[in-house]
Amino acid sequence: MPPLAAPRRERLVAGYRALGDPTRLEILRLVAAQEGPTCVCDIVDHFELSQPTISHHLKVLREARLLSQSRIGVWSFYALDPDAAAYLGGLESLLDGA
Amino acid sequence: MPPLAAPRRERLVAGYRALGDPTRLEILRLVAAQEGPTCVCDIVDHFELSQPTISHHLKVLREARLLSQSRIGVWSFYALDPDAAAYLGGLESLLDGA
DNA sequence: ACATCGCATCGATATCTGTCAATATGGTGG
DNA sequence: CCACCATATTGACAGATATCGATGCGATGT
Repeated sequence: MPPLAAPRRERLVAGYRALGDPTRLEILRLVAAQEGPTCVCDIVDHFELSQPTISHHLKVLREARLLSQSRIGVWSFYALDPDAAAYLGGLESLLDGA
Repeated sequence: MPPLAAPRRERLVAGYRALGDPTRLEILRLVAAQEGPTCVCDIVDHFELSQPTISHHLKVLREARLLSQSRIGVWSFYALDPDAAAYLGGLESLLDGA
């Protein structure tokens, strides 16, 4: 059983680490539940946390490649990265040695 | 879109947080690759880390219910919790609103 | 009984993380 | 241009985490 290659291991660890926070898990569910990209202002409104804190969590999710960002004018929008769920969701196969 | 119920959210967060560490991810893969339960001594041998550090990581994985523990005499064995992979692996359905 | 072995726990420490207030950045409207 | 608005970044700080050495504690062998 060879150890995981470094790039794959790092992406997995970053992804799971990003999911391992209740606020970020809810942000992800909120974004995933929308039809299209979600405005940051709407995300901020859904939590009791300050705007900088939400911005920090969005950065973590972005850098873990769970969310992608786009901008229109002053507004910033986030959407679920389409590969992310499949990449992290395949836990069974990962543990079965792939 | 109602927020996740607290018990489920906490279990998910604990599980993903436990996976979000390179050492623990490799421990999990190592244990999952064995036919039966894995002795702690074998796990310790696979890493450059001290025995207390491995013991700490095993405790985290145990408390996240990713690993289960059993004992035979002096030895302690760990095995993959059968539900764990399915519970955490269903990311797509979680984000699709279940 | 005693020494030893396997593992868990404790105590200490350096680093990381979540949070907020303050500030910066950059687009918009008067 | 200037005030304003939506986000992002910075700085600070309390609390969590990873790590190790030392210690504790059953079980085993002599």
